[in-house]
Amino acid sequence: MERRAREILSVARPILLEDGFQALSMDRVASQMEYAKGTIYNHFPNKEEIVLALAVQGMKLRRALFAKAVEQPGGSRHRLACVGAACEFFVSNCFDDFRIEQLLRQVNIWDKTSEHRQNTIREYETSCIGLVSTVVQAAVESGELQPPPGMDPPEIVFGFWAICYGSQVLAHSSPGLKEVGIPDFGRAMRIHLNSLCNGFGWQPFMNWQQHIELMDSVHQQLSSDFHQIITSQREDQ
Amino acid sequence: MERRAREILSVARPILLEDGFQALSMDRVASQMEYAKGTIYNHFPNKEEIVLALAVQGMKLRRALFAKAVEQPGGSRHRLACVGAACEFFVSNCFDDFRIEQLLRQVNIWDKTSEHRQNTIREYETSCIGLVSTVVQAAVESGELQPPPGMDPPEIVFGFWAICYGSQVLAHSSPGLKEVGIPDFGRAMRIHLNSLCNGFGWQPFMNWQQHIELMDSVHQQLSSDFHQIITSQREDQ
DNA sequence: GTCAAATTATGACGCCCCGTCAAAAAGTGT
DNA sequence: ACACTTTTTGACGGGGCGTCATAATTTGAC
Repeated sequence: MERRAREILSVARPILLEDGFQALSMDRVASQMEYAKGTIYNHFPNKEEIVLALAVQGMKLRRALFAKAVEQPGGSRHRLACVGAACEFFVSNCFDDFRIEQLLRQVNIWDKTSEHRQNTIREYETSCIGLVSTVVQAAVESGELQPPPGMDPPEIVFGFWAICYGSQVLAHSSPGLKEVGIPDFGRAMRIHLNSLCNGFGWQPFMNWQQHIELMDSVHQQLSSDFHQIITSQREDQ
Repeated sequence: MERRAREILSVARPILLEDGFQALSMDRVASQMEYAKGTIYNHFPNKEEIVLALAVQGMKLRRALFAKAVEQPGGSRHRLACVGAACEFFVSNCFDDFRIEQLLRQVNIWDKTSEHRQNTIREYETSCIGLVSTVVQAAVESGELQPPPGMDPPEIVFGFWAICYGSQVLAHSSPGLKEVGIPDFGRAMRIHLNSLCNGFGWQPFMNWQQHIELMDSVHQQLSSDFHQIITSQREDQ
């Protein structure tokens, strides 16, 4: 990506994250740079395309975290826990990128943006699902998991994806979660992910306490790797 | 609600659903009625408030469906299946309202709207969680479910909520789901919900086939009740 | 039926945003 | 120094937001 485009993105990102999609306007981006509005339009045909470009950066980072998680040694369930840790880490440490990902599922970004960048996003998403699917696949091959007949690894992944995504979105968009009796959604999410594994008979069986201990240890193990990935990605673009 | 406000909402609803939040403008609503823009502003201070008012209608409907589901006789797991059926029914038959609910978690509706209507929304949400929690509570009291220590019914509900919400949002916002190996997300969602129950040891244990049969029969049983609720609610407002 | 007071409706206005495009500026090669 | 190409500029038309002085309508007292 050209230097100019990167400059534009670095100006647009804080606007988007501090004041939301509505507040991101070409005029505002232009006025915060040494360029006029027309110049911005030479690089991005509309603000949706800027958002998409920012999302590409975020999803690249997410995939790198997933790749690191998946390549960990150990049993399939341990490796799945590593992916879970990557998800939690991404939301905690790259909350910006998480929110931009969410934007993609909300606003009508897709109508106005280039097919090329859309495909890039789709490829990252497919790639992430694929990475997690390899863990499920390994579990099936090693006999640790016997999925329901006719249920392929990606469909298993879908469940974990839904719990992670659903939990995090609900938690960050329902202010009164504590008041309705859900004081610690992160703990609840971990327990549900573990219960779903148990429900599929994924070996070795773990009770909620073992799983939470596993998650904590996995977090510690991967923390420095993850942080390194973040910094190296930030340098790239 | 006054007659005028209802008129405005009935004009705004199709605009919102056909052309999205961006396209909903006070000018456009006004031009489609026999009133001027200023009159619209006498009833709703901004378009966000209109969206919130539409969401109230939808959530009222959702809660009515949940109430009907929860009051069904039978074991706790059967009753939970009824709630699941209500969720599926809501998305299928009130897709409009489902999409408006989603808007609430996306756009910055909350900054610009009245606290009163916000509270109404929150109350409906709390009420829905509460209804489902009663089923979980009944399961605990009857001994069909032994939740992890320190995990209250709402936290259990949170997992099912996350799967339902997450699955449906992901499915409706990731066009290429089939291409990545998830041909029938509805079936996958049911299987995951069932596996989560099994993972908590919720009795009676069901395999995926028993659960899907249960869901189908529950749908048939409740279909006419649900349709009746829809029509009676539509008359109200 | 009349009229003044209260309520409600109107739409022009100022401000901001989008995306365009002709004109200006800067850069390039000879 | 000059012609040609590339890049930048910002004014412009179209449109949305929210306001508010003015106009129309309703109300109710006599």
